[in-house]
Amino acid sequence: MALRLFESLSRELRELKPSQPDGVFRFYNCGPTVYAPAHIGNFRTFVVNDVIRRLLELEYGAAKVKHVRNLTDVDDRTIGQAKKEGRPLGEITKHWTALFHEDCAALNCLRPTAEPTATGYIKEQVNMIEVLMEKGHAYRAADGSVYFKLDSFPGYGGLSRIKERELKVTVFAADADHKDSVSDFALWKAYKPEEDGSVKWSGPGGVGEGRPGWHIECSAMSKSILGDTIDLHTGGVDLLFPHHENEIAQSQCCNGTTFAHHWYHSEHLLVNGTTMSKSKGNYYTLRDLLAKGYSAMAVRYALLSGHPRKQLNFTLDGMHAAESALKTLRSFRAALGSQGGDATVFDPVFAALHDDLNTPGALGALFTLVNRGPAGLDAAAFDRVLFALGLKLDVAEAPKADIPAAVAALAEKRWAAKQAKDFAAADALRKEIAAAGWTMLDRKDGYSLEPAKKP
RNA sequence: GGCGCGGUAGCCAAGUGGUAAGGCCGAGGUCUGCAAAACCUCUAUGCGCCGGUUCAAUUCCGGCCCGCGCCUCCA
Repeated sequence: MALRLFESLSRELRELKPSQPDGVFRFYNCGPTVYAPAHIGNFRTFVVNDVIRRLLELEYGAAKVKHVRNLTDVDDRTIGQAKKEGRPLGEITKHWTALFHEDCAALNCLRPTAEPTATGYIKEQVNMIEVLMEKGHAYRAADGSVYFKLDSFPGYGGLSRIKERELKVTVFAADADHKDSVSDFALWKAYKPEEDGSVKWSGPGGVGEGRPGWHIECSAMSKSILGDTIDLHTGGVDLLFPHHENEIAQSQCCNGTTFAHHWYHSEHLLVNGTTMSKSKGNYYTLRDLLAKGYSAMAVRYALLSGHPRKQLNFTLDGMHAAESALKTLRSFRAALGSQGGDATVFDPVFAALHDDLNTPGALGALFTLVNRGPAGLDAAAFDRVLFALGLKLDVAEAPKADIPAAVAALAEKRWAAKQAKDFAAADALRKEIAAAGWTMLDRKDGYSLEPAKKP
């Protein structure tokens, strides 16, 4: 079943398939900048990309999918954060990288097959800049920075249709500094001691010390690991311009060939009807939601509950809905056991996923099956669906917080009262436990305590 | 100003030229000392508004209203 995905350059649905004879699918996904916690808006993109990865693996086999997701560990923001905290850059980026990995694992995202860092590929970036300079696509400015010469690439703007736009020139006219043209973007930023501290590398030939500009890293890492031409390049819509536009310019001018056959962009996650972003400070992190008693799997589910190419407004109601839906899937999966059966009934679920990654449609199709009951359904096929969506049902629903001794004591008393059939006392104790923020769940042979959901 | 996306039940959200998937919430029921869980049943004559095309439009076309994003920090 072919996987069709919207393609941002041609603006049409196109089939995803390896373009090279080795049958390897080359997939580059722009990763996070590690200077602060990634918020769930960031994770929407990574979760969506994880589903793409999973579908590709099901289609071509895990060994045939090369999935690269970079870490931006040197740029204005990472350097700024290091300076603000008075700590070495590497310490900051290491810290946030570790937390990013934790969150990815909690959200059940497969590890990329390679996860290069910008600082690990300085030489490759410098090499590309040198080639661009030799070919006349880049120039050294008076201050020692190197800029890409936009005029030299006639194809510029194809992705973002920048040429069709009337630019608000006033915004960046002041930023012209040393550039030939205001639209030229930096490939190499000259070292500025007061801003960069100890962060510097030796630059391209004939250029002084400094650090790479933001855009060149992805071009260089993609080229080094996947080659000059890749099959799929993805990221959030906000990267479409200028980041991806610039990547195309750099890579194609340097390599003289098509950079990516397929571009795909996932839409923003909104909160209260507006974009979730670090600069606005209006974001949730995974940690925030775990602290409220929600499970990471429910976060993943919530992120998949809207079409990836449509803005999705994130709400706690949505989290609640996700948690409940997962509960249904969990108990359904348990009812399935290891029975064999009809696997083809799940075709509509995959059909939805293969049709431009329609995750809400797939979830709808899944529940349509669930509502018919487990009779005759193939458990392994059900698990394949869950694998594709990356939903793990066997994980603990919520982190088991430590139960305060006082609450535990109340629970013991209530259980005793119940055994003694003193139901009035038992009910009163249930209320006390609830007031303490806990919910007591009775079973035939005992009970358990769970933290009550916080609003 | 330019470019783009969207407006479907209380909330979220698919979808189709032929009469509205699914999730949540809610209601009723089975079960249960209570609560929870589990399971069953019900819940949009309607798809922003106004026109047009059509045998038939939520689905196509035009206009309008509203919301959001992007236009060099951004997943």
